[in-house]
Amino acid sequence: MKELTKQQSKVLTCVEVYLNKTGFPPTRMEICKQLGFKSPNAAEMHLRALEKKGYISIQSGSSRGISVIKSQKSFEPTQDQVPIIGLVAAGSPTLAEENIERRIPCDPDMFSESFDYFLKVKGLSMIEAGIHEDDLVAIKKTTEIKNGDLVVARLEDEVTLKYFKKTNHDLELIPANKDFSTIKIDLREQEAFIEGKSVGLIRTH
Amino acid sequence: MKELTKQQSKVLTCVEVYLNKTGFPPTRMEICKQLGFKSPNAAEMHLRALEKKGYISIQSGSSRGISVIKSQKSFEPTQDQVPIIGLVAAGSPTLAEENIERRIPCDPDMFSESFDYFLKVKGLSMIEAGIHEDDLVAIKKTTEIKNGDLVVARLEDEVTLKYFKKTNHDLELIPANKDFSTIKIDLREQEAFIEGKSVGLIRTH
DNA sequence: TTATATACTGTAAAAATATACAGTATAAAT
DNA sequence: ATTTATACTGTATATTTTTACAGTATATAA
Repeated sequence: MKELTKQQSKVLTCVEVYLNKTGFPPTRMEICKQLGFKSPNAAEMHLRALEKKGYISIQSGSSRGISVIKSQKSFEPTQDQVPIIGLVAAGSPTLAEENIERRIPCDPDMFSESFDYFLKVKGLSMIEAGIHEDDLVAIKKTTEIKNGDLVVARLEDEVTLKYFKKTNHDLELIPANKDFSTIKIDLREQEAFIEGKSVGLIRTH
Repeated sequence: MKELTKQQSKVLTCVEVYLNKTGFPPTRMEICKQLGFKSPNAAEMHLRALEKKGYISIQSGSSRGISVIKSQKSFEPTQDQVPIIGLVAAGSPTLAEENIERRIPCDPDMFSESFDYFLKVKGLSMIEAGIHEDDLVAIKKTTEIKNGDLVVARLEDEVTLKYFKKTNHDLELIPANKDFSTIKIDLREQEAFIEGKSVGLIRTH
C-alpha cells in the first residue's frame, strides 16, 4: 500500500470519524468545513488521491459515495474499555497498568471531543463547579489549552485538577471552592506541565 | 421497541444490506428500485415510520442521511446509541422519537446498573448535589426505589428530578437547593408516578 | 531553470436527491 | 357504513452534491 501524504491522511481520518459518528460518509463540503478548506475541490483532489492509492473507493455520480477500503487506524466500533486513573497527590497520572484502578466500557467519542482516560477526583477543590469527590473526569491528553479550560496540571510531583488561566509568563490554576486559593506560578521561575484537559465528566449514583 | 410491519421490515433490511455492501446508505430511489416501488415517496413513508419507531434516524436535508440505530438482525456490531430526552416541564418523558434530542454512543452498562436513557436536566433544583443545568442524568426505568434514591417523578403532568423519601403514605420529593422547597404528597389524596431512578450522570465540558 | 507534484481558491453547471403535495387502493377496525 | 392505517403512484421543485474548469502558490527534483 502506497504511503499517504500528511493531508491525505487527515482527509482519510476525517472521513472515518464522520462515518463513525453519523453512519454515512461526508460530502466534499463537509470535509472542507472540518479541515478548514475553502474549496470543495480541495477535498475532491485528496479523495481522488486516496482512491488511486487504494484506501477508498468512490462511486461516481453518487452523493456521499465513499467507501473506506483500508482504514489507517482501527476505527472499528471496538467497545473500548476506558481506564480509570486515581488522582494521587504525588506523581504524574500515567497509563501504566499499576495506576489503573479499573476500566469502564464506553465510547471515547461520547463527549464533544475524544478522550484518553478517566481521572478519579480527590478532594473538594472543584465542588462549586459541581465536581465531587470520586467523580470521573474524562481527560484528553493535549497541550492545546485555552483560558478557562479545566486542566490536569502537574507542578513538580503534585497533580491537580483546576481551571487554567495564563497571562504572559504567569500561570494561574484556579479552584472552584472559596476555601481553596488560586495557585500562581511565574513560569520563568517554576515549571508547570499540563497533562491534558477535561472534556466531560461521569458520576455513578 | 415497537413492532415493524412487513414492508417496514423489508425496507430496513434493504438499507442494512445496501450499507453492508457499499459502506453508505441508499437513496429513496435506490430503495424503490431494490424493492420494486415506483415512487420515491413509498420509500420515504417507510423511512419515516422506521424513524418514528426508533430503528433509524434521518438527517434532514442530507442525501443518504440514514443511520441505523437498531438493526433487526445482526448485520453489524451496532454500537448502542443511548437516547437523550429533554426534561420538559409538562408531560411524561417518553422514548418517542419527537422527544429525543440526540443520541450518544455509549454502553448502557457503563455505570453500576444498566440504564435506558439520558435525561437532560433543566433548572437548578439539584445544584447542591452537583447536578447542573444541561447535565445528562442516566435513568433506569424501574419502580424499585429506596429512600435516598435520585428519582424522576411525575405529578400529574409535572416531571421533576428529586431525592425520594417515603414514610407510610407520605411521599417527599427533596431538592438539593435551599431556594427550593420539598414537595410533600399524601398518596391517599394525590397520585405520584416514579418514572425511574438515576444511576449516573455525565457532563460535557 | 524548468518541470513536476502537492495543495489549495473560486466559480459554475449538471446531476442527484430529499421532500412536499395530490391522489388511488385495500383491508381492518369501529 | 365510515373511519383509520397501510401501502403505494405520479409529479414537481428546491436543495444538495458532484465534478469540471481555470487559476495561484510552493517546495522538490531533474
